[in-house]
Amino acid sequence: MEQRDRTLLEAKASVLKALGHPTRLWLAEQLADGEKCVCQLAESIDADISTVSKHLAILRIAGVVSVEKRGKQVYYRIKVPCILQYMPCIEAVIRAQAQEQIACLN
Amino acid sequence: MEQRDRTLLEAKASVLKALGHPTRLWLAEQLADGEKCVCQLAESIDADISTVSKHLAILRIAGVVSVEKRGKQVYYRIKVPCILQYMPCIEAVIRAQAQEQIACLN
DNA sequence: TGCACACATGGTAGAATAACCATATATGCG
DNA sequence: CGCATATATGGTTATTCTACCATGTGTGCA
Repeated sequence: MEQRDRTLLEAKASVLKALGHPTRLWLAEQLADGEKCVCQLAESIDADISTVSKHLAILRIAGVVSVEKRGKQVYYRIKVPCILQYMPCIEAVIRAQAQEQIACLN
Repeated sequence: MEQRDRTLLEAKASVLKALGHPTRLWLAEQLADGEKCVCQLAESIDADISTVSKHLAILRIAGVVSVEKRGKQVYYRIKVPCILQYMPCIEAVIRAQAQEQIACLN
């Protein structure tokens, strides 16, 4: 494989990896309908604010979200909204897997 | 968050996580145009066959690929093809990120 | 039956991850 | 200025991941 392809591959994997954590996926989904500040995100989740902040940093570095500081708050938003359109397909994968496991029991 | 939602969230994250590794993403892409056996996949990559086999097992457990044994070979194929349709969007994330980083240098 | 091939699985060491706590930084208000 | 609020960052520890090697299992052929 060429270096160029390998670099692109790693970049794509890192985006998927960033979304491949329950908390980060939840954060991304929370931002689906508009920007939110860290405090809004943190209050509805049972985790330390520093943990939420670090997860958001990972999403930011991966390019999934963008940041804007306004006053005391830092607002995050989805940068490329199409990634959320991916979820129905992901759910289809889960359904297919569940059906297969049920079939194994018969 | 309800338990049901949390379970679904974790399931979705695990699918994305499975794809969030360069080797596994490459394997999935190799299967885009039809099934391949482990030997075909392993010969074009610089990794131990056991490593490839374990990555394929992770993809299988996540529900991304399905398996069929025929003779001595084991053939893998993409189970829910839509998962590969989102790569252009993932690439868009990468481009947006790259452009932003260039802009930071100005 | 025995051997070679194709995979899978167990074991292990090193790297990466993730959660928390503590602390630093920046902002607005009194 | 001094203080409270909002985030980010550094440190630490436990867990998880990943790659390799070694070995086990199943299949077809001589």
